[in-house]
Amino acid sequence: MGTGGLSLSRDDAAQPPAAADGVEPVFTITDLAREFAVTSRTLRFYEDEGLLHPLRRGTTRLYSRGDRARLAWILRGRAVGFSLADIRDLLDMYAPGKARRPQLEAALGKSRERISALMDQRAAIDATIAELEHFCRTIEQKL
Amino acid sequence: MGTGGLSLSRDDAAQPPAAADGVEPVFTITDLAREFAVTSRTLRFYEDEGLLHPLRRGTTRLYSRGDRARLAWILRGRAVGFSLADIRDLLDMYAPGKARRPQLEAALGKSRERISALMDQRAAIDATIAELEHFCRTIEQKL
DNA sequence: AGTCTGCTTGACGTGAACGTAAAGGTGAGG
DNA sequence: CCTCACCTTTACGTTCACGTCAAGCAGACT
Repeated sequence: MGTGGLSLSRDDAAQPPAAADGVEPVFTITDLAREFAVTSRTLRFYEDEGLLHPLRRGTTRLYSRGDRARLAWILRGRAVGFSLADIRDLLDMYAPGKARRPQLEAALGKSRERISALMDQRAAIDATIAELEHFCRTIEQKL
Repeated sequence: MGTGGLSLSRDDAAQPPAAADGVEPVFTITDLAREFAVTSRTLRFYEDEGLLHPLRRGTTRLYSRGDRARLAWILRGRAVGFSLADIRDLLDMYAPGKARRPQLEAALGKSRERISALMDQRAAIDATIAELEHFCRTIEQKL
């Protein structure tokens, strides 16, 4: 009994479950919150905003590997400055394989816009890094 | 009279003044707002927050070249995700040449932290670009 | 003199992204 | 049975970065 059941007792759920015997690992909200250094409030908020859709056992949320990967995507999107609405749109584009042609073309256009904006942003970052490094060298010389 | 005086009539002030005869060019708030595609409200807000300190003629703000360069810096900082408080701190570091040693060392530390955070951010951007490009290629194949 | 345009200072409103109680359900352990 | 730790929803509060009137002054054109 100790190893197989999806017990979700505190001892089991505290660490990301090790998936004994090929069972899909399942994460609690606090598992993911700790792993990604966000609060559980944030995860519930993302669900309200349609970014995550974990399963439920009763009222308790159960996050799959897919949810975990999705969360990683969300947080990286956030890190590059996307709004949550942006992220939801991008995730929606990724997901369904809606093979209707105009949909695909729209997705292609939006993606390319994003890419070019990100390249501009990277240029701004490079310039800022360069200036800060120059500033550092100036200080180092004064010491 | 037509060419030399710093008249600031509408016709003169509408375009960034051409600085006839080595006179420092001066910009009005709408000059800079238009040039950088922000609102005048934004410029006043940045002044309230201590990011800009334009001169005054009466109550009217007069922006110098230095103010213009400073604004460019602010907006690039904003573009890379800095908060206005972050930007103010960085500008304060740059400015005075306060050659007290502990100040310099603190500035050096903060700068290096910023640099490393920016490099992380750039890595996130590169990864996102790569994924979006892959996504684009996938779509293109379906067409 | 009157009007127009642009600049000024408050002061309140807004959207995004959560924070922070409040109030309650649920299962494991003593 | 009771407590404890963790989960839930509901709902109001907060910070940031401005937007949006409101009311008024100041110089230029008619």
